[in-house]
Formats: sequence, C-alpha cells, structure tokens
Amino acid sequence: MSSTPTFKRLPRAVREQQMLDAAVKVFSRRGYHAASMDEIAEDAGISKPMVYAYLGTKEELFVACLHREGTRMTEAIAGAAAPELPADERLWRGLRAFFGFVGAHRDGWAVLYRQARGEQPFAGELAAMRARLVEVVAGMLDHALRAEGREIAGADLELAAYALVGASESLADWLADHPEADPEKTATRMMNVAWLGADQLLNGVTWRPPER
Amino acid sequence: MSSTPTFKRLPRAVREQQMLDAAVKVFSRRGYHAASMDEIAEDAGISKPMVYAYLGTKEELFVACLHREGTRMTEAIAGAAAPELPADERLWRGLRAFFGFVGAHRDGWAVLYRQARGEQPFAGELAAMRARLVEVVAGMLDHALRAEGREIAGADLELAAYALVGASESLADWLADHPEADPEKTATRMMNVAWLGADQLLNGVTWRPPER
DNA sequence: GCGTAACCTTACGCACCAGTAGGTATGCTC
DNA sequence: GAGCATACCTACTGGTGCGTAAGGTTACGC
Repeated sequence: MSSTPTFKRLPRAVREQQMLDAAVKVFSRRGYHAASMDEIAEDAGISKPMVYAYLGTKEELFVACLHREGTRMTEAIAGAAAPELPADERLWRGLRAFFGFVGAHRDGWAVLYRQARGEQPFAGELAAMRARLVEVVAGMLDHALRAEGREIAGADLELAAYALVGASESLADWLADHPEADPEKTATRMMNVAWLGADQLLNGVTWRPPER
Repeated sequence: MSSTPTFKRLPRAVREQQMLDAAVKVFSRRGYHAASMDEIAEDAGISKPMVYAYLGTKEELFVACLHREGTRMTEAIAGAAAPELPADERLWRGLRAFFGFVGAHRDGWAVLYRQARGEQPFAGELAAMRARLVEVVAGMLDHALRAEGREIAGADLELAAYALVGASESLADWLADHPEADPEKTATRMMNVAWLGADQLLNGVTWRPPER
C-alpha cells in the first residue's frame, strides 16, 4: 500500500525488534560464531552499520537477544503459575506455559539454551536466569512442604528443583526438534514424571541406597 | 633425569593422547571456536603442525575428543548397569557410574554436553549418543513394566526416559560446576527424584490434567 | 521549500587464526 | 656408521569477518 516499494524509514524501536528477530533466527540456525553480522543485517532487511549503531557489537547483540527471549519466557511462566494456587496446579500451569513458549519460540529457545551454554561470555548470564527459575521451583516445593508441616534440607530441595528444571529443558529440546509435537501433550508427560516423583518426596517417601 | 633437558621424542600413540587431553581441556574452557589450535598445541607441549599431522583439522580433532569421551562414558555406564539386575538396582548403578564419570572428567563432560550441543557439525553426533542412552533407559523401564505385566505407549515411555536423562544431565552440570560436591551423593539425590516418579509410573499411577 | 537530523549505504582496514611449506634432528636397522 | 623413517620445528599465507569512516538520502519542522 505504501507509495515506496523499496524501503521504508522506520522508527528505531521497530527496527531494533526486526534486528533482534533476525539475530535470534540466525544465531539459532548457525550458532554464535558461525553467524555473521552481515547475514543478520541482510535478514533484517538492513545494512550492517545500522546494527552496530542500534545494538552495538556482536557480543552485545547476542546479550540483547538473550535478555529479550529470557524475559519473555520467565514472564510467560510467572504469569501462569500464580503463587496462591496449590502446588500441583502451579507446577502444571508453569510447565504448560513453559512448553507453550518453547513450542511458539523454537528459535528463541535454541539461542537461550543451546548457544548461550557453550560460550563463556554468556554462560554466566544464562546461569543466573536458570538459577532464578530453579529458585522459583524450589520455593514452590518448599511452600508445599511447609503447608504439610514437613521440611527437607535446603540442598536436597534445591537439587530436586534442579532436576525438575533439567528434565523440562530436556523435553523442551525434544519439542524444539519435533515441530509436529504438541506442547500441551509434552507438558502433560513431563508432569507425569515430575509430579509423581515430587509428590512422593513431599509425602516424606525417600529412596535410600542399598546397604552393603 | 633424562640426559635431554629439553624435549623427548615420544611414540605417536602417546602424543595423540596428550594432544587429546590438551584439546579436551582447552575446548572445555574456551569453547570450540574460541579455542585456538596454537593454544592446544602449546598445552600439549608440542607444535601445531604435529597436531595436524596426527589428528587432522580442528573439526576432526574435536570429533576425536567427542568420541573418546563419549566412549569412556558409555562404557562406564554400561559396565555398571548389568541387564540382569532389577530395575531400581540397575538405575541406581547406572546413575552412580554416570555421576562418578562426570565428577572425574569434568572437562570431558563440558566438551560433550556444553560445546557439542551448540555447534551444527557435532550436534548430530551427540544426538546419536544421547539417543542410544535414552534407548537404554527406555528399554530398562519397559523391561520392568513387562515383568509386572503392564505396558505404556512407546512414545510415553521414550519421553519418560528423555526426562530422566535430561534431569541427570542437569545435575551433572551442577556437579561439574561444584568441585567440592560428592558424585555419590548427587547420584542418590537424582535417584530420589527419578525413581520415586518412575516407580509410580511403573505401578500404573498416572497424573491427568485437571478437567475444566 | 529549505535546513537539519536521523536514517541508511558502500567500501574498506585490520586482526586473528586455520592450515601448510619446507627444513632439521633423532633414533632404529643392518 | 650409512641410510631411512619418523618425530618435530619455525615461519609463513590466505581467507574470513568484525567493526568503522565518510558520504548519500528521506522525512519532518518551521
């Protein structure tokens, strides 16, 4: 509809989002190093110096991607798992939101968890995000425990949360590689493994290594 | 004590192992791309052309690392989890071997699961290794189920195995970053979450999403 | 309708690093 | 102790891609 069929001059905020979209896409397909700034710029329909002008160096650009995707994800989860719900309902809603996010943003997921993990400059950033998530899950378990008058050592609690988060990430990876799969169903399956185990833990059932 | 205080000429097989040791170390610390062949050579106490002569290009070198560490790990696990044992005992021994391996080869673990995942050329290789592991776990669960005359749909079984493997990887990552942690204890904690959940599953208990 | 500021481009410098060419030393065999 | 194979080195090249300098172009204010 526009009278200019070539380019349009767009306000900064819009261009930045386009650039981030392109960056997430290229980073996820090629990997951090193999992705070239030229390709990102081209994919965004813009030239390279604009990327530098708006988002800074390659490293800063990647961090920006990380932040945007990370924020989107944590907000999606936090918004779904309201703290006043019972533990199993909270876990279920959180998982559903999580897998829903991954299903809808497979590229973003790949950037977050496949790329950021290996590259030193970002590993710390990612670890912090993950730690927050683990903290939330641990808090949830703890809350449920206290409601029943029970308690678990802090370290055990945290590790249980860590395991749950890891299992979810693993299934998320599977989901990202299977476009035909249904996020909702994946969440249900995760819930089956996670909750049944967690429920036992909450009820004070523990497994002990065989005596020898 | 040798009369030559400078270097020693060593047979190829020995030097290759030294190079692989150095490569695993440098790859795990720097990441695949940031690692330079010069640094690897220096760390191995040798010059770069030797690395090329023995192990080939950077990509081939990384694959060699991947293979060595992967083989070591799968052999450690397979050797511990004998198929004739009952399911819980098998799972326990497998987990113990797994965490023991990660605790003793933190660098190798980092190469396998943090680096290889992000880089396209190796992701496939790694995925295949992982798939074999998932298959083993799934087979174990299936075996235990049939022993009780039960059955689960193949997809559900596989996803449960996937979740278990993912949770273990997550704890392994935690372990790799906490040198003071005890692998045996970590395995026990993992077993607590995994087995209690799996046991429920095996007993036909399933969780269902709330009706609405 | 003209200045000006923001938007956008082409084209290049520069550093870094994978991979190699060509040559030297050492030990082993007969 | 001559000859050969294998271990090993120094020093270079070539390509790739990040980051930038310097200059065009469009839209908006007045």
